[in-house]
Amino acid sequence: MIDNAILLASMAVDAGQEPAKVSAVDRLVEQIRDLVRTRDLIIGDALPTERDLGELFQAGRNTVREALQVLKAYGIVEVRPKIGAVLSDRHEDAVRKLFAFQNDISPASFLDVQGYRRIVEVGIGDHIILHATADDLNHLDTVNARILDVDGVDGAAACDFAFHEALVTLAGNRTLLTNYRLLQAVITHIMRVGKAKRPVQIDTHQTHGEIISALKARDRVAYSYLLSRHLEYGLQFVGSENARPARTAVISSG
Amino acid sequence: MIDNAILLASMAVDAGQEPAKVSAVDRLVEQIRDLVRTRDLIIGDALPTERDLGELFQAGRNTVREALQVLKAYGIVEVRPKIGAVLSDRHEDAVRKLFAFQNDISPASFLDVQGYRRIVEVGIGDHIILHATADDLNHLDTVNARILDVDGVDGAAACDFAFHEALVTLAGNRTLLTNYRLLQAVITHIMRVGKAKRPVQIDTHQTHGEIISALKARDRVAYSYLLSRHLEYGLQFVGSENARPARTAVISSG
DNA sequence: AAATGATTCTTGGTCCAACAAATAGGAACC
DNA sequence: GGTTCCTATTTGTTGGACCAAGAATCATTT
Repeated sequence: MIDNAILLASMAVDAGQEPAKVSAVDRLVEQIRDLVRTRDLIIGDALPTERDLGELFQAGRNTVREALQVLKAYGIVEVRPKIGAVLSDRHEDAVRKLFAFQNDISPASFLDVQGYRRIVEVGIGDHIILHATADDLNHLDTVNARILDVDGVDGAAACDFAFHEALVTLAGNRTLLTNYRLLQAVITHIMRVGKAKRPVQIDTHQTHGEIISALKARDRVAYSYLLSRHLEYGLQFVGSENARPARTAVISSG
Repeated sequence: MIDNAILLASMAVDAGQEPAKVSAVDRLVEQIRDLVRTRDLIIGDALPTERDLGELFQAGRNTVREALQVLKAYGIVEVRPKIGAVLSDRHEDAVRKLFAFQNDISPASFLDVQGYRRIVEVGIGDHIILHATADDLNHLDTVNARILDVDGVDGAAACDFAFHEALVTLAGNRTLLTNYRLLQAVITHIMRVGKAKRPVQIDTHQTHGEIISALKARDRVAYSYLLSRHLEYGLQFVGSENARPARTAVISSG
C-alpha cells in the first residue's frame, strides 16, 4: 500500500510526452490520484463525492465522471451508487484483462506461449531444486490431486493451470509470478483446446506427478526433460484448431 | 488486425461475471467494440461521431463520451478533436502504463526484478547459443556501442535497457519479449538509480562486451556467470536509496 | 482556372440542469 | 432493542448549451 504511493510519485508513468494541452479529464485523473496520495487513502476508503471533487478541482461533474471512468478502467477505484468511488485493488485484474487484448490466438501464438512457458518453467528448475522444502513439494502434490476431482474441460484446465502456477510460485519471484499470471487467459485457453480434443485428466495428473518426483529427487535433468515433453505434448492437439474458419463464428455473435 | 478481432470474440475477456445490471456505459463499450468488429474497421479508421453513436445506440452523448474514455484508457481508440475517435494500436502502451502502477519500488522489488531478469536472461542463453547467427551477435555489438555516444543518466539507462532488450529479442519468443518490455519502466528506473551513484558507461559497455564474447564463443557457462554477476553488480548501489524517507517527498509534491 | 482568403458548419471539450434509481441513515413504530 | 419505512443524498443518465478548433465551402483575387 505505502510502497504503491512511493511508486506513483517516483516513477514517470507516462512514457509519451505531450507537454501542453492536457485535457481537463487527464488533469483530473492526475489530481484525483494526487488526492489519494496526499490523504494517505488506503483500499476501501471512499473518495469525495463527484460534486465535491468537481468543486474541489474546479470542474464540472461530467468531467469528474469521465475521469472516474478512467480510474475505474484502470482498476484503481470502484464506484458504488450512494457510496461513491472507493479505492480498489482490482488493478491487477484490469492489467490482466487489458493484457489479454494484445494476444491473438494464432497457431504461432500457441507455439510462442508454450515456448515462453518452457523458458520460464525450465529456468526456475535450479532454484526450486536448490531451495524448495519438502512441504513445498508436497503442496504441489496437493494441487495436482485436485485435477482428479473436477470434471469438465474448464475445470481440468483451471486445475492444470493451478499446478503450473504453483510451480512458478516456488521460484519465489513475485515479478515472474505476476507476469506468468498475465498469460493465464491464453494458457488456459490452450489447455482447454488440448483437453477438448482428448480429455485425459489422469494422464495430466500422472505427468505432473512425474515432474514432482523429479523435483523431489533433485534431478534437474529429469525435470527439464519431463517438463519440456509435457509442454510439447499439449501442442500436438492445437494444430488443426485453426484450420476452421473462426472468423464467421465471430461475426455471427455480434 | 484480423487476429485481434478473433481474439476479442473468442476469449472471455471478463474474468468476473455479473450477469445482470450492466451500466449503460459498459453496454456502450461493448456495443462500440461490436461495431468495430462488425464493420471490420482497422487501425486508423474513424468511428461515427459522438452524437451519431448516441443516436445509434440510444444513449446520451455524455454516456457515449464516458464509454469513449474507457476505450481510450484501454488504448483501443484515440480521439482527436474534430476528427473523432479513430482506432488506435496503442493498447501496448496502455498495458505498459497500467502495469507500471502495480509495481512498487521497494528494496525487495529491486531484488525481485533483478531476480526475474536473471531467470529470463540466463534461461534464454541456451537458445541464443544454439540458434543465434553471427549477424545477430554483431547486432548486439552495435546496440552496445551506442552507450558510449550518449551522456546523461537517462540516456545511459535507455541504452543499457536497449542492450538487454536486444538480448531477450534473440530468444525469438514474442511472448517473452512482450513481458520483458512490460517491466521497462521498472528496469530503467533501477538502472538510473545505479548509474546516478556511479556513472560508468565504459564499465557497462565493457561488461556487455564480455557477455557478447561469451555468446560468440558459444560458452554457456561463461555467459551465465558474466550475466549473473552483471545483474548483481547493478544492485549494490540501490541499497541506500531506500534509507531516505521517500514518503515525505511524495506528500510535498501534492 | 488556380490560388488564396473569409465564412460557415461540424465536432469534440466542458459544463449545467434535470430527473431516475439506488441506498445509507435516521425516524417511527412495535 | 429490533424492525420497517421514509427521506435525503449520491450516482446514473440524458438533453441542452456554449466554446474552440478545424474541416469544408465559398467568394475573391490574380
